[in-house]
Amino acid sequence: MFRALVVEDQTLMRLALMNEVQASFEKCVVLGAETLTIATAELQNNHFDLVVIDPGLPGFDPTSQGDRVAVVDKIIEASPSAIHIVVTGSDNRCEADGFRQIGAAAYLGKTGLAPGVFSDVLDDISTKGFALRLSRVVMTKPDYRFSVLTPREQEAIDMMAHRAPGVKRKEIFSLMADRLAIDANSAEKYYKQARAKLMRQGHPLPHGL
Amino acid sequence: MFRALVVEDQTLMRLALMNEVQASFEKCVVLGAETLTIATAELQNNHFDLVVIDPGLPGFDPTSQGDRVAVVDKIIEASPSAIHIVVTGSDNRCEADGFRQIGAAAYLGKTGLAPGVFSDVLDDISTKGFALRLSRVVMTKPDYRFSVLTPREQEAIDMMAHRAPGVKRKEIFSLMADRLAIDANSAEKYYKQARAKLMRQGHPLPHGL
DNA sequence: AAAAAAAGGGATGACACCATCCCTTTTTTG
DNA sequence: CAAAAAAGGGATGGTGTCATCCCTTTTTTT
Repeated sequence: MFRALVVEDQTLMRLALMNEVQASFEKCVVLGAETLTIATAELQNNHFDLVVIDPGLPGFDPTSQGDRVAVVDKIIEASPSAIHIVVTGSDNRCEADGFRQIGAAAYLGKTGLAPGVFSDVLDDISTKGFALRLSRVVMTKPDYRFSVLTPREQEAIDMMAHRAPGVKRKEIFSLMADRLAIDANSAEKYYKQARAKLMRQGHPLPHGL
Repeated sequence: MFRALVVEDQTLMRLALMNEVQASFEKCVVLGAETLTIATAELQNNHFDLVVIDPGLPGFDPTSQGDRVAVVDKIIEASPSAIHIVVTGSDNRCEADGFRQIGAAAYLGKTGLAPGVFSDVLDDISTKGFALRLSRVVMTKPDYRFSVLTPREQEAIDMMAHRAPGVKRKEIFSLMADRLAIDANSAEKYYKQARAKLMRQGHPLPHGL
């Protein structure tokens, strides 16, 4: 059984990261720790295959480079056989190099760290040995979330709203079909159903229909 | 239709906050903006009932108090009729007072901001006019997440694992029943089913069974 | 010893979502 | 104009979770 540990003080972010880990492994157990104290206690008693670390933990100065390195270093030494991924809001290439030298397998900025990226990072680690994803702004339009839509329908609207100009809807349906491992016709159906729901309720549709 | 906007650059956090907003309102539309540029564009063209803001946005100095206030102030002025909630990782009481003076209805620290807290905050706002939740460490044990469990089963394990010493299981079942608006017998069933699943797969159970 | 709590399971219907295949009409594009 | 794309809908079976009610046996309290 694959075992992972996520060390992050911000609850919503910790849960989101735990979700990402779960989405990347068929069957697994993921533990979440809010503090370094809890994390080290777990690392002493159990084995882990993967540890995700945000160095900005309570009790440490987030602006002190020494504190940040100390946190990561302590965790790496307590779980030498695990893969270690550093996730931070205030990322920079210099710090990435530092963490790489002490044994981290990946360094990720929180901005732009979207659902699904985590799996790609794990692929990069197993092929190239190290993964680097610095924060970068990617959105040009807002994301829409409608409570009346099912996840599939929401996904369909999402992808269509982010369609590049000139791209045909058919192409989006194919892309969606690939990503969700379903038929393109089904993808088209979800989009149409979602659109119909929104129209029926008089919603101002996101630009691009 | 209730309309909300979440302004936060960290994607996973933005999605989590959008989820929280959705969970607090039966039917609603929630928009997510990664940058102040996107946010202001939306605020100009549409009406919003609720705006959630993280002042630490790309293009601004997160350590500069002036920048942080400028971001929030610009958004509040662009949507004077909306409720404004400030969410930040680096929270302190002083900044909370400052944001309150310029019109924010709530100030929340990200640490300790767990699923469900958002609803409580909204209640506080409508009754007391202002809500303050500074970051604080609350966990003493790690959270466990098992991919084999359904959400209900996971919830049951979660609550039972965090049972205070001396508290009877029956009491936890009642509490769970209240929180999920189900029968206590059903809550008990979920727990037993979850426990059985984990045992069957030879999982080391979280302390407290 | 009696009573309560806990452990362990079986069976059930309701319901939402997933995924598919089918159909017609209108609009846009080549 | 002809062909492709898009819009709009109806019907279908499968599946997983939710929520409930029922049962027995073992352990712990009182």
